[in-house]
Amino acid sequence: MLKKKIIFLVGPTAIGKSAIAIHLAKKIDAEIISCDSMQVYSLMDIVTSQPSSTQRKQIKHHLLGVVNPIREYNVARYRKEAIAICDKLFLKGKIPLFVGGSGLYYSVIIDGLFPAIGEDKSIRARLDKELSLKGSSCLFQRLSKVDPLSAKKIHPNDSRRIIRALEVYLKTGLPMSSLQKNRIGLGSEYEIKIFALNANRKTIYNKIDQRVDKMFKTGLINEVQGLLRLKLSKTAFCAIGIRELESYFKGEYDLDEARRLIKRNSRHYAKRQLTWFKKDARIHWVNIKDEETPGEIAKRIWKKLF
RNA sequence: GCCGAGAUAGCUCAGUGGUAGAGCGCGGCCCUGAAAAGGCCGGCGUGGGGGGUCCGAUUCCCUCUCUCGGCA
Repeated sequence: MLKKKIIFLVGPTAIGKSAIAIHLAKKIDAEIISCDSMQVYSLMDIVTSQPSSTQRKQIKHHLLGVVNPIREYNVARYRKEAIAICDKLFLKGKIPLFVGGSGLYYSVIIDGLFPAIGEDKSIRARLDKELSLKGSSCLFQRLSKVDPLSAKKIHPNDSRRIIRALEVYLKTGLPMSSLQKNRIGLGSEYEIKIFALNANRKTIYNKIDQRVDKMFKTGLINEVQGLLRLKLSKTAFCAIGIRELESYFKGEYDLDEARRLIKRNSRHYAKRQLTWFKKDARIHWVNIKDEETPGEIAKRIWKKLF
């Protein structure tokens, strides 16, 4: 029996995924499921560069602007919601086209998430306190005793991951490393095609600069000012642009500096995204040329689909 | 034109008679419930050009070029 197809279009920030995705979706009768940890939030259209309303009218988009930014969001929720949408699309006879740049999010769809517990606020608060009192090496030693395999993988300075691994152990009594072996994703059930866009580093960085300038022109400052009046969740607050403008509002530096930092942090982000994608051997790379239009690129991808 | 200061990494600069560092930038990497987050690694260099002293010069001397101050 022929497996059903799921398509992923990933790539670094600002490279032009959204426009290409719409051309592609039209050709194959797909609907788009956003694969972006920040575009799920509402009220953050400009700072997260969500597809425009005209774009969204052309093709149905899912998981865009659906979470209030005062709420936390995470991979587990994303996985659950995205898979539910996927199932619905298959019933309608549509192809799911995942589009976005969050490496962990797409991998969790394809490869699955190990069955574990979510965040436990009280355990974390306790571990956080221990971290600030005794430092990460103390936590790391504890982890080495209860879960040596995880300790081997996690760097002693990476307190975030040490805490998570300890949290899993304290809550389940099992080392996280053994739970992680249990992972089932959609990859076994469906035919998965992953396309990653890439271009010269310089081209990507130019696109980032242009996008950031455009964000400022279209009302970034007002949007972020409004967001800062809310009590943003720790996850929503992480969107590039918020921290940088908050410091500007506090008078720590001028607007040019804020703009420079937003550009720089976006460059670093794009680099990390590419590192993530590069190690995924399943990816079909699509190197885009400077003069190519979104329609032409979509056509190239389409040809590789069958 | 004269006087002074300087010319070292992509940028701003430190330092030394035994071929060089720091911050930022940049490059590479890791990643399972915060992932646009978090963490790790890497100096990426004809030391302005040319001569001299010295076993040895980026460092000392001479000269040229350029830059920045000050005086005209």
